[in-house]
Amino acid sequence: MIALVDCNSFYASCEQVFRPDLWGKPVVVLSNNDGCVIAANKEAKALTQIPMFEPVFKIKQLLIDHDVSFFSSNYTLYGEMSQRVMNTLKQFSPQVEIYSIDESFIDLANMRFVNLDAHGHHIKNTIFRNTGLPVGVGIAPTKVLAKLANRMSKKIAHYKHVCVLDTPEACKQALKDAEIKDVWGIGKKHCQRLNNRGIFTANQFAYEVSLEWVRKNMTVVGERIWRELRGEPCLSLEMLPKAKKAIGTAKSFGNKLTDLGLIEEACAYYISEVSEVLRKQNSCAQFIQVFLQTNYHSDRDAQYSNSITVTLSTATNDTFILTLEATKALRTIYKSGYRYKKVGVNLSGLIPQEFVQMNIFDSVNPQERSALMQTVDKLNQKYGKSTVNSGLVGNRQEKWELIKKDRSPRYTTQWSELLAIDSNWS
DNA sequence: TCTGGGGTCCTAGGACCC
DNA sequence: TCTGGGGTCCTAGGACCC
Repeated sequence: MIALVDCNSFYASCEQVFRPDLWGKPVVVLSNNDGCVIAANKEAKALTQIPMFEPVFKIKQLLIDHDVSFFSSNYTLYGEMSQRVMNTLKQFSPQVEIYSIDESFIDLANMRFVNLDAHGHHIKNTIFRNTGLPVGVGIAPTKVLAKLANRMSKKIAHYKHVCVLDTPEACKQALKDAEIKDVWGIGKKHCQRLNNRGIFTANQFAYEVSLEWVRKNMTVVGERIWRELRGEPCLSLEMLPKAKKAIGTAKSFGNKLTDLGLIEEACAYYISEVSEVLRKQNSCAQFIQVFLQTNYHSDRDAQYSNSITVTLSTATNDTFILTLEATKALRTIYKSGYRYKKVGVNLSGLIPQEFVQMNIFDSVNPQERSALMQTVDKLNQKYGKSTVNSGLVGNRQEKWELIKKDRSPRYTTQWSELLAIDSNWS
């Protein structure tokens, strides 16, 4: 059996943990740039029927009318809270797959004589005691069924956030009750295609659609879902996080930009961020992609977007080399006269640092540069992000940085911020 | 005026090799 | 007139996830 443990409205719950005054009240968390709603707790969902990903400007009044508290996203806080949850989970099984920031699969094999329902409640209660975060637990023979069980644990009140599907009958009933769109791995497109064929429930999908059709129309990915719904495990637990194959970042500017200089500074900053991640996994990148775009939602602005990929003569994770290359690339695609909304960088062709093929024409000493980067990383870790950075990043961040007007303090990592808000602690 | 960001996996088709 | 067979690698595009 496999358990899926998933935090309820994770980002909103993280905000509430440190704000007892908001317990039981509606809370939503906004995306980067405060653009749209990305998390809402159950009180907020119930009160306002806020659809997720709704642009904030469309529902601002609704939020105010219902006295909904809203927060800019605070990923430093959510990342730290996530670690606390995952550490607690590791007490329950050595086999934990951290699937995302707020959910994990855990292996419950060899627990034949344990009451799984009681065990699920024990997990749920321990996490709440240790972190203050509410979770749902779904237990079933396959990952796809565990996902379904988890969903039911939250939706159907009498489960009290723990749902176990441990008999063929229980699985069958769950499939009959589940809409096809609620199955993990079935997105909008496949859902529409299945609906068109008269398939509306998970049970119909698993028992009325032929494997041939699934294979032909939904590839092997669909086949795995189909089999897993029938109780045949196809997806194993991935305990070791895989090295990333690409690392990128792209964020909207706080305000639209026309000036190449400012865009270059934002681009240089993003490069410093992604190359730090690259060094953390001891990889080097062979390719850099840079892209630039205007606001495609606007029908007033002239539209332009472009991207370019450059191949490096030697794979590297050196911030300074990557920044120079990215800047050069950016200059080739930039065209004046447009109001740009976003610049992005993507490092790919990632290879382990020790496999890098040196280039006979390279002028930098790789050992010296690697030592330099290690020092930069250490300084930034000790004294805060971007304490030391390339001069190309400049010092005009407020001109392009994204907007996070309503970010909560970094309660768990920044003591100074915590002290500053002691008024919340009555 | 204001609309997120970071990923993965799979397939088909083209280019190329011997 | 008749024009093979077995591969690999790369890319773009589609679909999905949180």
